[in-house]
Order: sequence, then structure tokens, then C-alpha cells
Amino acid sequence: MGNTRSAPTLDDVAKEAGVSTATVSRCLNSPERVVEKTRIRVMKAVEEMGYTPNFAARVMAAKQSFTIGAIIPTMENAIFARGLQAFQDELRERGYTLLVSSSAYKPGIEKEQIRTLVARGVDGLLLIGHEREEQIYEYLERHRVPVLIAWSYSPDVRQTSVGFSNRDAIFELAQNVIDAGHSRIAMISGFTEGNDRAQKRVVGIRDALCANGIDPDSMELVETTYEIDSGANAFVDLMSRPTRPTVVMCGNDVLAAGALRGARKMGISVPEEVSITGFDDIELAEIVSPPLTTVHVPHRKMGHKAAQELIAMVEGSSEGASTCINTHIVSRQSLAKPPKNAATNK
Amino acid sequence: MGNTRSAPTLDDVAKEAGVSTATVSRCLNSPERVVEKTRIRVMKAVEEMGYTPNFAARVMAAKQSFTIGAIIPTMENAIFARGLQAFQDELRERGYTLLVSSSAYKPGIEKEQIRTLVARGVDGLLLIGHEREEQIYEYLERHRVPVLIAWSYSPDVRQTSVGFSNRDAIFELAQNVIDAGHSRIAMISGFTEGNDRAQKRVVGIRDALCANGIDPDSMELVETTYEIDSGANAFVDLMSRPTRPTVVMCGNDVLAAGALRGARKMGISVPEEVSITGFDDIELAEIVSPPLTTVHVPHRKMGHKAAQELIAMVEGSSEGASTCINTHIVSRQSLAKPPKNAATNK
DNA sequence: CCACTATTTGTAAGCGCTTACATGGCAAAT
DNA sequence: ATTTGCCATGTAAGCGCTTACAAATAGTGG
Repeated sequence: MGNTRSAPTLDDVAKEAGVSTATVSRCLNSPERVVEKTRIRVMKAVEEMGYTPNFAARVMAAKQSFTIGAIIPTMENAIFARGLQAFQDELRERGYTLLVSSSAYKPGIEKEQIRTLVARGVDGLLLIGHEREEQIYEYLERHRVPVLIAWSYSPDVRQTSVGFSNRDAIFELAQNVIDAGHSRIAMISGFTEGNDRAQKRVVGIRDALCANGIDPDSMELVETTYEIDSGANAFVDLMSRPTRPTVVMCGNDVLAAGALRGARKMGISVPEEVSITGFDDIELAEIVSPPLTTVHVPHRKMGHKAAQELIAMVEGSSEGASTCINTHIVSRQSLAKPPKNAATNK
Repeated sequence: MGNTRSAPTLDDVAKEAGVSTATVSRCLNSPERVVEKTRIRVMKAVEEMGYTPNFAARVMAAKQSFTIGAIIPTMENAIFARGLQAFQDELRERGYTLLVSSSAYKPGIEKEQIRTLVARGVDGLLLIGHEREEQIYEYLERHRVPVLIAWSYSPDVRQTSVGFSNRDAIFELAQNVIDAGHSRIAMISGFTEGNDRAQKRVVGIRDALCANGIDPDSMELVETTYEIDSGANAFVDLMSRPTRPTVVMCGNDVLAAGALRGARKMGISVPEEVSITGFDDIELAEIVSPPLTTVHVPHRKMGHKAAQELIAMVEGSSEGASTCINTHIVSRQSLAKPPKNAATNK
């Protein structure tokens, strides 16, 4: 019984239930608009035939997809995982589906993915960080796709953002570091080009140095990719320079874990000989030994909030209100006082 | 110039370039079918108007989306990250886009996501592990969506798979463990219900015990979620039982990292007092201390191979050929000989 | 029992694209 | 010059759905 040869359409269901396609459509989308008796009959047909609406057709006709897109720089490490999970959970609860792509930190790829997602009819878009061609924002506006920026908060920018102040967060950490007695501070940062979060973190440390009367130009800085090995290499590089720092502040926990590995390889003990700090407070931070002193970012909270706000924008109930999430420092064992006679390589 | 008020359609471009919609479509999809002069004119219009084809419309008309869907159990840890990244890279190279969802290890959610992805017109689907309702496979067949199972290889199953033998892989590791002198073996496994990979890993260890004349029922087993904390709790549980094991084999590296944390909390030193092993060889395995002896799974290779095969199936050039990827043991410091007089809690 | 309103269902016009088929133009062949 | 054949382009029919509007049915008060 019935056509087993291919997927059933609305028409098939309508025929089977002896009603018009409009009625079937209504049963599915606004059941209260059809009388119970009919609805039951239709739903039975839907059930029996294993009907799934064709999304493309629905999107075309309704010009709404209940889909949100998100483009994150990478899926390879856990930096974005928790926040994104929370984002998705909230979306699910509100009846939206999430489409994720990763751009490998390449603006070109990100641009392409944005077009792909827009072409796919997403109702809204989550992007990480503010910095990208103005043209992209124009394109998005043109297509009437609301955008929400996360992982970065910036009041003086047109786009709505739900995030935290990368500069202030690391400033506070740097202050802690300085208070512990450090003055020879080095930093391992992710590549700053096209990455405002990384930039702001560099700025935050420099500002803290200034604020404490330390010449910010004295800070040794290495930029690298966000990988454990890169962190390890950068650490080795830094520790091989003429003046050894007493603390290496890292742009995130992954880099810090790498630095730790570099230290182990060089036989340098942390925090006795050199301190190391991270950023993000992902699971990794607690697992490595010594566990990392780092900036705790409430990823879950950010994800939830971002989803709520973006949906509000999509549904037209908000023009876009930015939220700044507070971060705080988590002190663990990787940060201690500098050694008495800090060694140099001279 | 031109209509700035909303997104341009094929029609708008056609009008602008003074050709028919068919010609514009051809310029975009099979440029060799239109003469250069026209093509240049059309492309210029496309460019100037910032035209992006409407995907939903394209899918509807062409019944092909160049999109592959993937549903993984979780994005929260790195277990699937690397393999998936490789999968995506390969797809990109071949002109396909990847849509990822995560099911939180819940069959119900997975089922829903499958429907969502199919409704979205994915040309093929990547699923993790074999075990799921037969009905789902029928549904997929009905909709003509090829499926590829990864992270698990099973020759005696209808579906095509690209993966490894979970049973054999851990069997080999267990053999190593036994060869090192252990006989009181405990295991922390992920929940086995609905998870054939977890099941096979339990079986692999039991088989190894049998093969070495050890009663498999003597193995203490805890099932739990795949989270660090769960691993830690399970470890504490295991070590508090009357007969302490001399080695705790874990269902994956995340669990093993948790076990390590549990050991630290209990003040038990690894591997001196108890050995711990993992599975997967994700980055984490190398970062924890002591680094984990584990089963190395060539995730990248698996991801690439899976993408190639799935595309072949989608394009009709393959009926679906399964591939078994080889794993191997990586020996690090978390596994050593059992202590001379292994303590019990008696 | 009728007129009128409210409710349920049907009709049909698109949504933006691809593609089978038709058309027209031009070069080579007759 | 006429025919043939080929290639570039145009025409128009859907793809499966939603929804404005029309129609039919049911309910209500006079």
C-alpha cells in the first residue's frame, strides 16, 4: 500500500487524507487552525507515510527558516565548544536549528561561509569578533540577516555584541601578575591580524604595564597559531632570548598548555622558574600540571545570552542590545612569585 | 544604481545583463556552455549587484545540494574534532559543504537531526557508529540519501563504514597491559547503551582476559558519561572497592584524563600505584601527566577516507565500500608494571 | 426559516531557481 | 543560393511548499 518508491510530498499526504494541501500545511504549522477531526486524520497519514516536509520548499515559500548560522574560527580545540553548545541548547529550546561552519581563522573562508549560510536562508548569524570587511556587514544588511557578534564586547561599534572586554579581562590578570612581583613579562599571542580578540589581549597587557610604570616595549611578544605545539615552540623561542622573562602570559589556554609543554621539554619548572598564565579557563586549564592561572570566561552564559538576543533580533522584538559579560581571574598554581635571582641567558 | 532595497534575484541579474535567466544560470553552473562575451557581461552584473543564488531555490530545482550532513555525538570534547575537520577539508576540496549537528549521545535527538538534515536536502550523511533503529536506515533509503558510518568498522552490516575495529584495537592494548604483568584490571566505559563503540571496547578487554586465562567477570566495570569529572568519580569509585585493580583501562582519553585527576585527588600515584590507559590518542593524551598510554586512532586519515567514499556514493560512482583503518598502541608513561604488593582495601 | 457572522477548508498564485525543449543565427557543405 | 547541422540563447514548466483570498459550511439571533 502506498508508494514506497520515493519520498512523499505534501500532495501525497493531502490525497491520502482526502484534504487539500493547504489543510495539511496548516496541520503542520498552525494546528489550532484546523478542526480536530481533520487534524487527526491528516496526522495519521503523515505518520503512516513517513512524511518529512521539504525544507527548501518551505523556506522558499515562507521566507523563514528557523535556522541560525554560526561561524567559528575553529572546531579543533575547545575554545568555542562550550559557548557554542550553550548557544545551540538555547536555540533548540526556542525551536531553532543551528548550522555551524568553521573558518580556520581565515577571513576569506569566513566570507565564503557567510554567503553560503545566507544563501541557505539562515534567519540570523552568529559571528566571532568584530573585525571584518565593512562590505560583509553591508551584504548582510542587504539580505536582512541580523548578526550578533560574540566573544567580544565593544560598545562603540554598530553591530550588536554579546561578549566580554578582552582588554579589561587580561588587564586584570596582568595586574595580578605584576602584583606578584613580576616585571619581565613576555607574551605568546595568537596571530593578531584580523583577530580583534587577540589584539585586545595584547593591548590589555601593555596597558597594565604602562599603568604600573613598566615600559610596554620591553615586553617580548611572539605571535603564532592557536595550537599546542605552536605554544611550545613560542615558549622555547622566548626563553632562549637574551633576557628571560619571569612570566609568560598566553593569549589562551591552549597556548599556555603548549608553553607548559615547552617548559617541560626545556627542563624549566613552572612556576618555580617561570610563571605561565592562560585565558578562557577551558577544561584543559585544570587538567595540565601545574593547573593554569587564567581568566575565566563564562562561556555558557555568553552562549545562552547570545542565542536569546539573536532570536529577539530575528523575531523583530529587539533592535539589538549588546551585553557585556563579566570575566574573573581564576588562580591556580601556574602563577607564583618570580624566582629570587631570575636567570638571564647572558 | 540598481535596487539597493533587497537582495537581487536571478531575474534582476538577467535584466541587468540583458539576457534570460537561463543564461545567467548557465554562467553560474556550467560556464563553458555560454560564449565568453556574454559570460563576461553576466558575471559583471553578478559582481556589481552582489548577487548570491538562493540555495533553497537551487536545491528545489536541481534536487542536489552539494551538501553533506554529519551528526556527531558531541562537540564538547575533541574526540570527533580532528576526524571531522579532516572530513570537512576533503569535502571543501571537492566542492561540498558540511553541515554538522551534535546529538548529545541521545538517539532521539539524533533521529530528529537526521530528519532535519534530510529535509534540508543533504546529498549524503555521515553518522557515528552502527547502532540505531532499523527504521532510520529505511527512512534514509526511501529518501535516497547515502549514509556512511564512521568511527566503527563492521564488515557484517549492510551499511558502508569507514572506521576501525574497536574490539581489536583495545584487545591489543589489553594484551600489552596483561603482558606488563597486570591481572586485576578494571574498566571505566562510556555508557554502552546505543553505543556500539563503547560496547566493543568492553568486549575487546573481556576477550583479552579470556585469551589469557583470566576470568572476564572478575573485571570491575563502571559505565558513565564521557566527561572528565565522570572519569574522576568513576576512578574513585573503582579504587574504593574491596579489591583494588592494578590498572584502570578507560573507554577513551577523556575518561582517562578524569581518572588521572581522580588519582591525584586520592593521592594515588600513576603509574607507580596504579596504571591508567586511554583510547583515541587525542591531544589531551599527551598533555596530561603522566602522558597516557593509549590506542592511536588515525582520525585524519579516517576523515579523509570517509569523505572520499561518501562523495563517491553520492555521485553514484560507488555502491559503498567499507574500509578498515588500522590503529596502533602508543606507549607513554601512564602504563607500567603493577606494584610489587598491590594494595587492596581489605 | 432566513440573514448574517464565524469558522473551516479549498483554490491558486507565487517563492527563485534549473533544465528540457524550442528557436534563431551562422558557418560549412552541397 | 539553399540546405544542413551545430551552438548559443530563450521560453516556460515545474520543484514542494505557504498563504491571501474565495468558498463552503456551521452557528446564531430575530
